Amino acid sequence: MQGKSQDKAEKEQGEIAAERSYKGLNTSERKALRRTQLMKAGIDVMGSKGYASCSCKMICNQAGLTERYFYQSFANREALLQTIYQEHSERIMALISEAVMNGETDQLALRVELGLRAFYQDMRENPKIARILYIETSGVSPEMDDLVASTTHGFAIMFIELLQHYYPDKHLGVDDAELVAIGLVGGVNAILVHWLLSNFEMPLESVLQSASFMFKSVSASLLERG
Amino acid sequence: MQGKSQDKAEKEQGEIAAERSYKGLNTSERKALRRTQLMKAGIDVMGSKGYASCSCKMICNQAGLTERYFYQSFANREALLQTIYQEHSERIMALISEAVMNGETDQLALRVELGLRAFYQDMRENPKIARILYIETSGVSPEMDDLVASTTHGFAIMFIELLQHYYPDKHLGVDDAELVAIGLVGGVNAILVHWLLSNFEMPLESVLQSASFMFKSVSASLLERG
DNA sequence: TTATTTTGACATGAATTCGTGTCACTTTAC
DNA sequence: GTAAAGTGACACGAATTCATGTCAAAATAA
Repeated sequence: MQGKSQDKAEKEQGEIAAERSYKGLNTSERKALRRTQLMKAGIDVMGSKGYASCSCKMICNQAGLTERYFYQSFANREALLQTIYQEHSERIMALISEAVMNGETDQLALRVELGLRAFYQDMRENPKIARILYIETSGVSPEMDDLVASTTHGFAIMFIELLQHYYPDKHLGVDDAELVAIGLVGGVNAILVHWLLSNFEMPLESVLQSASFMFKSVSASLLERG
Repeated sequence: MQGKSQDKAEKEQGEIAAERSYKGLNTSERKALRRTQLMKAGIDVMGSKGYASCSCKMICNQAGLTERYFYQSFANREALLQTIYQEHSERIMALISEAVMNGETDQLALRVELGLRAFYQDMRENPKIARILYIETSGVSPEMDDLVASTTHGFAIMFIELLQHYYPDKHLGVDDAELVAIGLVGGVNAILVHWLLSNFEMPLESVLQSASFMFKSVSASLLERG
């Protein structure tokens, strides 16, 4: 009895965790797997029912796990939303970045179009993620609002840097180009939301044409007088 | 006893409502007054705590009324949000429309700027309304999403009609000008949200310059080849 | 096999929200 | 003054959610 509770205490202090495999996976692998399952289930549920009207329980059921494991991986429902938001925002940014970089063209406009195409294509393939990122995330909490704002800002910066990379000598024809870029990113998102809520009724090419049109016009004006 | 319950039954069937004044107001005036108080309180509470984390009770307390009266005027919390959204969207649209109409200039760009100025000024004066319209309303419910989408669409149409009014002969240089306009409106909103979340740190003129820059660039391109 | 860890199903309790209902009090009409 | 209508404070139950806890069964190491 003495020895038993001593063992327990040691384990709780946890210098050396009792790495024991279960169904072929060790502790950290299992934990990571469950986390992945929860993320996937979170996207499924939040992306269809909506964040506001889903509970941890629903997500756990979808994941085939219990609430105990939910709170082992995430502090609460909002933490899961944040994680999903961050992970996929970064993924999308990388996606766009890659598409822009790999474009074999000198024209800025064509590169922008490649980036936008990559974006809209991915969003059509992953409508639940699109909904979470661009509809469900607004008005959740001040922290979430800040995260969304800084992410939007990140995309805006990306565009500005692209401009400056291609036209390093031009100085942009407006006081606050960053604010204009934030507007552009907001415009791209608004078009996406419209497309999404109409169940992707219009062809990708129409959406793409409109969004790149906006970008091209503004870019041209930005560089005009530089 | 018999007579009493018969009277009651008559009143419940309610052919002739017992219009009795109270504190100098008749039934419908009182009801309207309470509705107004609830709207005001709704804007106060939803615009500061946020829609997601406020209850009917909070709104009633703020209004100095009881829940009984809340449900007399609104089916539920969301109905109040919808009413506020609709009323102020219409007010803002009228505001912009008037500013554009009253502009004493031939230049489209200047008229657009007048409209945007009226918009951003009003939003700075009413930050709680701004927050409700452009942050809190997203992801509440499918109905609300549709309302937001159709309102955004309405603003886009307004812009297109303005263009066509000033340049009736030009045909716009893009297949789906409406979609571009939706993007522009989204851009204006995104700039507002950025401004709002930074507590209106930047001067109005900066915000205005960026937003009108976007409009001017795109309008010019739209009309270019027409 | 046996002891222990890990798991899943379920219980729990505090908290909150919704929408309705009760009841004493105030204001009005007569 | 009196009876009726209107009001506000509060209670109420049903429902839900969150986050944690319990416990027997399954899987594993020895």
